[in-house]
Amino acid sequence: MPEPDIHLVDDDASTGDACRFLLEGYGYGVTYWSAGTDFLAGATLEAAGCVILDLRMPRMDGTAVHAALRERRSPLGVVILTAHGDVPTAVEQMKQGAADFLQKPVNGTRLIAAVDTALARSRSAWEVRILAQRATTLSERERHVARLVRDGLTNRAIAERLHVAVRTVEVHRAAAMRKMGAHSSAELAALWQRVAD
Amino acid sequence: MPEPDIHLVDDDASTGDACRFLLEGYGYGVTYWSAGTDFLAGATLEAAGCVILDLRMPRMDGTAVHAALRERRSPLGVVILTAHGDVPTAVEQMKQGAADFLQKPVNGTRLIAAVDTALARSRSAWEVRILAQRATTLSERERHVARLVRDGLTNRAIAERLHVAVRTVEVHRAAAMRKMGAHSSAELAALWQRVAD
DNA sequence: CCCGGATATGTGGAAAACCACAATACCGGC
DNA sequence: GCCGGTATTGTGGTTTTCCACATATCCGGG
Repeated sequence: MPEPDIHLVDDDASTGDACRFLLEGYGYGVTYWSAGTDFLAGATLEAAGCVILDLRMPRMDGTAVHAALRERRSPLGVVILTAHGDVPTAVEQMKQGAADFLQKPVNGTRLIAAVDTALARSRSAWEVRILAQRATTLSERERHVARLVRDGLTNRAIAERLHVAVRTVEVHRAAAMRKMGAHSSAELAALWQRVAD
Repeated sequence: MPEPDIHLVDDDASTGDACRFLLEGYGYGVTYWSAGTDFLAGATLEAAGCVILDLRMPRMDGTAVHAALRERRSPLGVVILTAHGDVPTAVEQMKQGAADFLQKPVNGTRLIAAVDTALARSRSAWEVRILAQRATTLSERERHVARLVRDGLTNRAIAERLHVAVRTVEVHRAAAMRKMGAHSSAELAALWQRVAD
């Protein structure tokens, strides 16, 4: 993986350096961005990883960057840093999926724990994102069959429900498996469960 | 379902009444408890539903009640109310799974939205809890086979990996299906994916 | 000792999954 | 018109799933 594990977005370079020093001491690779716009324009948002966002930044604040990541369905895990946080903002960011919301001065142990949580979540989100993308390649019919396979119905039962021949169900099922990268119905069921229609 | 949808735990009866009035206006059944200890001792914690907890209470505060619910793996969704909240507490409660953390005086629309979110999550958590309980009835061997089924391996491949006969794998798989309430391998795979080893 | 649960295995057979090869029809894009 | 995708269906055959019936061993609890 050529991308670094951690992105650090903070207009204050001294805070940025302190955090980078701490994280690099733990073996993480860190890329520093002084503005959210630069980060969004320059980073690979489709990769798994973690981004530490400072809440208050001049041109684009941390909540706006976080919102942009969500809009683009980026799997990057988010940790918010702030010198002056208020409860509604903290709660909202957590509800939007931030792994943590830390106040400055930052406690090193907490920051590392938050980053680890964000990275773990990001790995899982990355996998689910891949699966979700594959799911978009399925036709409506194939999706319906995949759903019923997930629910444990036999081809015959599915055929009766959809008023088609068993062979037709087999064809749709095979196509769904191929597109999702599954090698058996059981695997398709598990993958579909993961995507969660 | 004999249990009410919503539990309201607040030592201040006037706030309690206001919230109850609002919620009952939306058709929710509400049970009021003036203390966390009463709620924990008297409510059915294994049911799906929502509990609105006031943060500051004399004998047992809202965070302690929430912690008790988590320790007992209750599927009840949690909404925290507080007159004086601080950022670290808010963030911690959200990390512990609270659906929302609202400051008093409570905005009715927000409260209803929070309750709806908590209820939806609770339903799903209830289902997963049932599955997790069933999973505890599986032997180690059965669990291992279920995991490999979830990964899409054939009985033959599993047998080779475990150095046993195919027939043995079938027996374990059948037992796992029976205990999990699945009627096919595909269904077992999906259910196991949901429990997530 | 008996019983239940866990683990292991064999035999024989039905049901289900999986699919190559083949065909038809419709739609949209080049 | 040709091509690719979607939807539908048939034939014939192999592989896999599922399981009744049966057997054996070990362990713990009543």
